[in-house]
Amino acid sequence: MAQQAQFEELARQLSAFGAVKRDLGRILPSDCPTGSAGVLTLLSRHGDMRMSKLAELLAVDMSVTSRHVTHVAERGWIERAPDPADKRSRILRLTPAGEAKVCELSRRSTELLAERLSDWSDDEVGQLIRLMTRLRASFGDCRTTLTRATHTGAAHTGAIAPVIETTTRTPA
Amino acid sequence: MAQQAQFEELARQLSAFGAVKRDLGRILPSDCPTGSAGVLTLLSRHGDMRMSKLAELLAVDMSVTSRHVTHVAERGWIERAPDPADKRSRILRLTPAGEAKVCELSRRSTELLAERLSDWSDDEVGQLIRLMTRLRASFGDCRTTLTRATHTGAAHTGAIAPVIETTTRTPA
DNA sequence: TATTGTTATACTCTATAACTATA
DNA sequence: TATAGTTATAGAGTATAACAATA
Repeated sequence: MAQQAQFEELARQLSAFGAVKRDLGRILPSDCPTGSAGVLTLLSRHGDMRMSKLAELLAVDMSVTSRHVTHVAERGWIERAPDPADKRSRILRLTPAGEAKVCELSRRSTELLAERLSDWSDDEVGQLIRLMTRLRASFGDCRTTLTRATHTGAAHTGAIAPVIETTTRTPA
Repeated sequence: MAQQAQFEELARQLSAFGAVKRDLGRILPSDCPTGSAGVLTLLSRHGDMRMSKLAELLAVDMSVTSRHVTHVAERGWIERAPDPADKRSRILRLTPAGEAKVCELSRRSTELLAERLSDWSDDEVGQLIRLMTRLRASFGDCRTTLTRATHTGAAHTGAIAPVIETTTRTPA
């Protein structure tokens, strides 16, 4: 159990962290804002899934997910196929154009991070990833995703197997 | 220099970190959204300052800062005094009511973090704070604030001295 | 009756641009 | 002419609630 002053400092860090996220958002293509990028990236990492699963991974309400999904579907980056097992549901799947977009997104964000973190060691980056992953898990977050596969270099090559399927937490 | 797969994973962590921030935002009083809380917290930590300085610490455009400041001023949590040295400028200062609000905000966020991170060690929290601070610094961020004072327990008792005054980066 | 997903509405945060007042 | 700050406007993200279709 950490100290009160630490929690206050951590809260401040979390509050100020938005600036980093905004910097990362600024390098995205103008037709692919952060919400769309999140949809594409998760579909690439976890493979085809339903709306409800995607909403869980994004940790936002399904109404929000629906809007983002509509946006990327209109641009031809994903397809919404009917679910033969449940006619209410739709299976989301990346198109080839969507996979290309994922590669572009990955390239852009990787370039920015490589530039900004040029003086970070491999171990330091790994530590930060590990602690951020754990913090999200401590907040009841199901998106602990891919920690073990971090060093494989396979993350940008297309869909990979789901890694951890823990809770069924609904964000709202 | 870290590996490409690490940067991709870090980008994903940053993207998903919004969920933690939203959780933290949900516990705020309804009349004090995150923008207002940021203003109050920074004034408490760094003491009186001008709009431009606050905008720099918040890492948002001054137009955004102006709106947040108006919001908290309307509620009597800060005062905007004329700057005798520059009639264009205004000096922002917490009122007693504002200091009380800061205590309430601190209490709420500390409680949430203490609950969520009950199984974290003191050292782990310190590591996360250190790495988040460094990441923000690597992103050209001037708000590295208070790292040394983390363990003093004085952060919630009112205004404290500014700690680090590095760059003069303008967010936009 | 409960669940999946969509849509309408509203709120917060942010940025750009135009504007006022002062340096 | 440049700077400090305000305001108007627009865009993105999110949540709640009402709704349709299906389980």
